Amino acid sequence: MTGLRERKKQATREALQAAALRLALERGPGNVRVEEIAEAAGVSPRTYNNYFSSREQAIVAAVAADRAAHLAGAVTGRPAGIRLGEAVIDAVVASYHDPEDDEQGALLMIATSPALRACYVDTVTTIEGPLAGAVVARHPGIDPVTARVLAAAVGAAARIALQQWLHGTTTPPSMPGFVVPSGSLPDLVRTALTPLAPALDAAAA
Amino acid sequence: MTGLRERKKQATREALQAAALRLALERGPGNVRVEEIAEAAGVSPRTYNNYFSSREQAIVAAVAADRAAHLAGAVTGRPAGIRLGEAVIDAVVASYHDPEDDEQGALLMIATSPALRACYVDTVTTIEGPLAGAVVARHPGIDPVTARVLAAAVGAAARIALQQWLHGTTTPPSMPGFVVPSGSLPDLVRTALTPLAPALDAAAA
DNA sequence: GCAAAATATTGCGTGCACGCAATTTTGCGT
DNA sequence: ACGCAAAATTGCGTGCACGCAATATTTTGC
Repeated sequence: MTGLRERKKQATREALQAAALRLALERGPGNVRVEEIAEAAGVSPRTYNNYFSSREQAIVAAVAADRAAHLAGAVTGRPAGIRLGEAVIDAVVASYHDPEDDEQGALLMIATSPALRACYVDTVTTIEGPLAGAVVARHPGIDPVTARVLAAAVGAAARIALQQWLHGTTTPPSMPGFVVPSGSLPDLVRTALTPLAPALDAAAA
Repeated sequence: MTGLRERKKQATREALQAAALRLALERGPGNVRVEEIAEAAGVSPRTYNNYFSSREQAIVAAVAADRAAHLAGAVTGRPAGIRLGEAVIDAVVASYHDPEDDEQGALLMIATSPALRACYVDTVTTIEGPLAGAVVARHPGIDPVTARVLAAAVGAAARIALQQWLHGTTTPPSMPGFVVPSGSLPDLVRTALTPLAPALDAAAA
């Protein structure tokens, strides 16, 4: 039974997320004060921090939750015959390849603003849970902690790909003279995830 | 050529780290104001934030840097014959098993305080660089981005192990009734890293 | 229905992070 | 030794995160 209490909480949470995202998109992420987000959602500024622990978190939360559900569905939706590594990698790459409606603009803004990027990297942890769940759904015999580890590794690899994409040219420490022109983000994601395929396939046995 | 300028900067940085760690250990991490750390290091509070972007960062930085160097050395120091997965996993497990002087107390404090834990997780990224360097040192033929991805995956797995250790009992979402008594941290780290061994070994070929 | 327990919201005070501009310190050429 | 340019330090103002206690609201037991 979903009481009125929980529904109201969810409603204000979504109102805050929506207001934060809208204001950030139309004014730029640096020109939005929490006071304004709270006012747009009809709550006090203090209440905002009962739901989100930073100014950026509300902006990022909506996108992250959306992507988590989408990714988990994509993993479970792959044909059962293919290998786990292929299924996971294809799902993640597809999630970065999809236009996915308006989400495109939001992702660009997040990638552009350093503060939003940092916050997004933190909240990528949220995706690990659903992803691990999808993995065990495909292979019930797998150990839950193994699934969590693999999900975390996938998230970390995606972060590296994002760094590569933003950096443009990669100059690894003590590896001078290496300049790699950054391609499209989905390609970078696939390249970054490929080294993890053996671990994913091995865990599925 | 190391000018006086850079040496002085490094000196104040280390002074801030040392002061922060000492004060946190003797008073508890919550009872230290940045004003006191700055005063102990002989700089203004504003200057503190020119070196560290949060109150906890100075406390964690010393430990993290120490561990980064130690871990990289441990990886390169393993005998050349054994597999990459074994070398990396043993090195990481050993780094968590070593008493390592006074570092023990600092690690316990970091694990206990939620704020310090979060900051530590953020700075684990620092270790990825040296670890990736050590990996390419062992296997020069490996792709630098692959090395970075593997290092990031190792860091993520270590984070999962730390979560398991702190949680005590693991109750994965939608997996009710599962209670796993948490063993020693090194054992948990080894368990968490083991699923990544195939990826490490495959990359070395 | 109603009182009481449980929970959410709000205001307030404190400490923190950081942009900006002024000031001091350092490095280098002459 | 001197002076100038580059860079580090500092003070200040603003917005933010959060503990705490008071208040308002929903749920529960009767």
